[in-house]
Amino acid sequence: MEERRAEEQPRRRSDGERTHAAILDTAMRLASVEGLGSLTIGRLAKELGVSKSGVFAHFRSKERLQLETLAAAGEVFEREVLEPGLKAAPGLARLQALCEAHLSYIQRGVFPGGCFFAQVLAEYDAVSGPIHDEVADGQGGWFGLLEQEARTAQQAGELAAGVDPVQLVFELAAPVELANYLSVLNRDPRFVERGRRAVRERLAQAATSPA
Amino acid sequence: MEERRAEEQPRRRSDGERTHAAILDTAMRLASVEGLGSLTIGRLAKELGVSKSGVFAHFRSKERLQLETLAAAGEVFEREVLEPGLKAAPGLARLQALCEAHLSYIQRGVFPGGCFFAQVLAEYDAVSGPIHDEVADGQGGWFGLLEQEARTAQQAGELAAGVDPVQLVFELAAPVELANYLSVLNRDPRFVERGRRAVRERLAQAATSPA
DNA sequence: CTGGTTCTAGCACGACCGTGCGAACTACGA
DNA sequence: TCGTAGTTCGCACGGTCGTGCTAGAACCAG
Repeated sequence: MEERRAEEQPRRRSDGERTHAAILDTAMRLASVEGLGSLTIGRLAKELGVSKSGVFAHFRSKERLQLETLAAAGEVFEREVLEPGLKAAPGLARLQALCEAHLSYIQRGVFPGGCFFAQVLAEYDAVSGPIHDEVADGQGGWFGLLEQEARTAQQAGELAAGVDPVQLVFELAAPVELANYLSVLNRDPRFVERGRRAVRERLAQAATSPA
Repeated sequence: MEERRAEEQPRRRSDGERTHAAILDTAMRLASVEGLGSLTIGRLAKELGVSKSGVFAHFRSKERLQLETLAAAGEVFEREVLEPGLKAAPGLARLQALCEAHLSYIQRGVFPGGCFFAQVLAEYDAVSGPIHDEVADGQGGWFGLLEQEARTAQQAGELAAGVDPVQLVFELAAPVELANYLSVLNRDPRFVERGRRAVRERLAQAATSPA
């Protein structure tokens, strides 16, 4: 069972690995719309045109399927939000770029049900268990990253000294979150634009030398 | 079957009506935690110590149970948020009071899973059907009310002329929404306080003569 | 006491759930 | 060529789901 592969190269993927990835891909799409709790092995099997056992064998329990789906969505978030956002220079520019990357990822419809984590967060915020904990960790990490950039910006004199970085991040994340929910609910991307405007103005207000 | 009651007075409730209300009460609590889709007739029956048929007979379909639960939660929202908020004078005071009533209702834990509508909104934002439509209506009505107060405030000169009422409401509702999700996720009421602070500062900034 | 309405329980149904097991098929190293 | 490991399938299980039907209990009007 332990990893006995010496070579981590782009190595040819076996059939099993390709199927595994395909299952997770479908699972992410489904869960972003209907929730991680509504994920069903039979449903996934039908969607993929394979047998229920064929799906089940890859995870050996429903909970593992859910956890792996969550992890796979985390990788998408890293690729679609973190990676582009982190290209900006540390400090204010990066803080803004991360918010914009988040908004763009919502607007592009990377997941058909909007931000995967917003969906799962709302679903599991009041339900304790490993999924709740994983989501809380991810959320904490994301906010922590933003806060760190805010502090960097403040130390660089890009943000006014009186600004509380934690509160600022809260106030930046709030319109992004709401933009996600409302744009999906009303199938109207203009809500993303409202979120973008709110972020821009909040940052301008917190910045020194408000242009 | 048609309503043949002449007297709509506080009339003594029959056993059936009391049971009906008790079911909806439990359903609201359950759904605020686990979601409206996870509501289960058998689960409700167990929770209430009655038979499955005893629950089912009151609604005759699961969808009606869900819709009635949603309506019952709407009444709670009216009683716990709208009613106290509307006591304030129209305009800026009422806008602020409505936000504060919303925050207070979250903080008091009126529903064990946080704001019922935040939960159901996230659950059904991407799923079309009558529940989605009902939730979208309710959300639109709530924002509409806030926007109306914002316009009243602006006409009364309480808000700066340059403020866009729709955008302002978006920026007020966002921290409230995020406060709900994060306070439940982290079981930490300090997030409600962050939301309160965000609302207060945003209103102060939009108001004329910023004290 | 009687008869009707209202409410709840019991039971059965088909469907789908998560999970386990063994058989078939595939691919590849010896 | 054979054997072994990896992958998928068919099938079965106990359980819960939503939904009907029927019988009885509780209540109330006459």
